[in-house]
Amino acid sequence: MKIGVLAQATETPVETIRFYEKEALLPIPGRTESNYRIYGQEHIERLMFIRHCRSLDMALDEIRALLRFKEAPQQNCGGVNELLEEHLEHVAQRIRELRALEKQLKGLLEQCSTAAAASDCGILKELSSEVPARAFRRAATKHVHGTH
Amino acid sequence: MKIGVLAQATETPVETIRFYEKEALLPIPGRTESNYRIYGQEHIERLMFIRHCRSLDMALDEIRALLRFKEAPQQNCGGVNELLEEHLEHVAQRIRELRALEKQLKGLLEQCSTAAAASDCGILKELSSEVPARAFRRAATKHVHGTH
DNA sequence: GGAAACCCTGTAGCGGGTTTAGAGTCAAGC
DNA sequence: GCTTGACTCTAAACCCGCTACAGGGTTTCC
Repeated sequence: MKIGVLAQATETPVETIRFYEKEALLPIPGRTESNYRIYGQEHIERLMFIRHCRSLDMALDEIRALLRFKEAPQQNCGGVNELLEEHLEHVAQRIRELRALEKQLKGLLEQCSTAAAASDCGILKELSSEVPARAFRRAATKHVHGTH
Repeated sequence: MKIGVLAQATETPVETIRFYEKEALLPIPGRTESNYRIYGQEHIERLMFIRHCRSLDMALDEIRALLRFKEAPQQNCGGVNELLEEHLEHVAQRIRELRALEKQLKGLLEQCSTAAAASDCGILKELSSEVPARAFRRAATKHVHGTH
């Protein structure tokens, strides 16, 4: 099957498939005489696995690690469990951070109950004041992204 | 004051200050004869404002908008309110997404109650199965980042 | 045989910085 | 006066996980 078919079968953009190949997440496929990539069933399965992991917001490095576990079937799967637990903790951590953020933003919005002149705006005043102590601790939280 | 002093006063890396200048978030400072940047109190305040906004996970574009509001003090501050409410909704949306993720990851982890051989690992099996329908809808969520 | 749809490679861009390389400046101690 | 070390400068590359081009070649359908 050609790349477009694989793309449809896995709901993955063609460019992303080529990107995964470059990242060594997908094995190098065969080629036709005219240099088109040719895939088989095993590529579908592998790509599905990757996309499933990505849908769970795992980093490509984490997926690489899982793929290694998959390819060493004689090994104990405790590492899989561990990796997933770590990832879960990252997600949980980010949720905690965002909830704290949400609270702060709600507090800020209360400063602006009435639409006054900007020179008197409670929000702008509050934002100009000192940065709260808890700020920037996120820098210490590896591997977990922002809101945007 | 020189850039290192400003950096300490605002707990901001020196490189970040230069980056903000390039992004036109900070006004172009004066220079000494030997070409060192020289800052004043107004720079501290401006940078504090920016860092406070960043600690609330606002995008640089959002901060630029807020700075414009600040600089037009005669104007109504309704826009400030609106911007903040939008940002709050982004945060709330991301929390919802991460909570759904958390649930899925917990479900996966239950597949691996016992550390069996990787060839029998329930987690790997589950991840190899079809990608759930809700996956990748995140692509539609603008302006809200991943977990890593 | 011509147009549309597919495929190829390689490169640049996004955000919000961080890191590195290579050079200049300044103050203190000997 | 000279070295050492801390500070500063610029410019460019790197991070992640794609996405979007540009500029070609191939295949398929009518």
